[in-house]
Amino acid sequence: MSTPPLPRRIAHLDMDAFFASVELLRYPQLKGLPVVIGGSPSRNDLALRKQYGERYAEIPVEAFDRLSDYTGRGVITTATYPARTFGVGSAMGMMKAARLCPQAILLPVNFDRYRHYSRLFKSVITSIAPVMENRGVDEVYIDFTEVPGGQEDGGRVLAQRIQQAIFDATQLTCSVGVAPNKLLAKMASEFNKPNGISIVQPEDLETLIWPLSCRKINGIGPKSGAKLERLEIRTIGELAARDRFWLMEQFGKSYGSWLHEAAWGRDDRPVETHSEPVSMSRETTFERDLHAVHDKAELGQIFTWLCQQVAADLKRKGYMGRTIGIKLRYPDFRIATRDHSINHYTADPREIRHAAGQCLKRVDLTRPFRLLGVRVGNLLPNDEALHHNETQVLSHDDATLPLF
DNA sequence: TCTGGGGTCCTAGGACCC
DNA sequence: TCTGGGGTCCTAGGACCC
Repeated sequence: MSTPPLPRRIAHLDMDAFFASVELLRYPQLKGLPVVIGGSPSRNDLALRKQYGERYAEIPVEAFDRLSDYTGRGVITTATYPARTFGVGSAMGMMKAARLCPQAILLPVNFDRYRHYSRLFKSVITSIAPVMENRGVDEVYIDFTEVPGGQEDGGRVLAQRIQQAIFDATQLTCSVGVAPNKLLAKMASEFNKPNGISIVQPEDLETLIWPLSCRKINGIGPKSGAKLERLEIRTIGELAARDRFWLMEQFGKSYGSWLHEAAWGRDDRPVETHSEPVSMSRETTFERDLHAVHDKAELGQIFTWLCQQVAADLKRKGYMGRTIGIKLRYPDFRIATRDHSINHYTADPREIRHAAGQCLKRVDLTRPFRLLGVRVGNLLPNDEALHHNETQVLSHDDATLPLF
């Protein structure tokens, strides 16, 4: 005797203003104020660190940097809700944000701290609901289907339990959406921010989803959004009303039929608990545009450093790769990439630099550029990579360095 | 108002092999 | 001499996401 399968209940959990909230844990004096996170430590940050050490809560509000003090090319990664009321939001250039809210307090990013809290809240989740998919540092999908409480009140009971457990462990709040699939859960988690829960059932499609802008669908970005608008499709309901084959003509077979499925709230992607990295990269935007000839020495140092960083990342995480590539961004924001595959796996900084250097020779270096990046792709875990290297017959033209 | 850094996936043409 | 498809890998660019 088998019982009928339970209806799928998928949650999307999103930490509220994650980076900023983590900072407020140690700077409680900034609660309720407009605060933005972005950039690297300033001279003032370093001075405060020196003066106050670990006594973060004692730093007077007046001593922090203001957004109006910033002069670089950075963007905002997170803004507290008070800052958002000024129109400041993540991914906004800091110079623009400074005009909107010059008095906002500016804190540098602290990835190590965010990673620590990320691990913490995720381990709380998996101790309650084991089937969890990572979507970056501050959000996850969770399969509620088989978890006790996961079907109660559409998933609200379990969502509340998880929210409470995360708060008890971290003092951080999150927003949760529970729906029949990932696509709808992702939209649902936006409905009730911050510290909210929202439940979407299949029959809510027309009332809750169709009135929303197409841009609310995860996978419709600025380009597709603009194209849809040109076709006079603004809401998800308007998208759902269009013929699937017409959409396929406009957007291509694959993306067009996906658009149609998404508008109808259909998505059968599973919650994936494991994933292997495909590539690792390091890139940096210079303080000013640099030129290959005029700024040769500076660029050489940056280039070497990027290669060393990627190599260190690979080694730390236990991976090797066999496709090495570079990326340039020109002042007009156009991007050029070049890559080259070799016949063995490597995580060696000199070998990466050599191969990346060959790639650099194939790109336009007559114009200045603002960003340089180095990437290693086609990754394998160390043991598999080494096994491949031992069994692979070397062909003469692929090796970028003599082996001996 | 000029736009970070780290990723994934898709497309499309060409090489090359069967 | 001219003409096939299918499959896979490589490369460059682009859209999108957090």
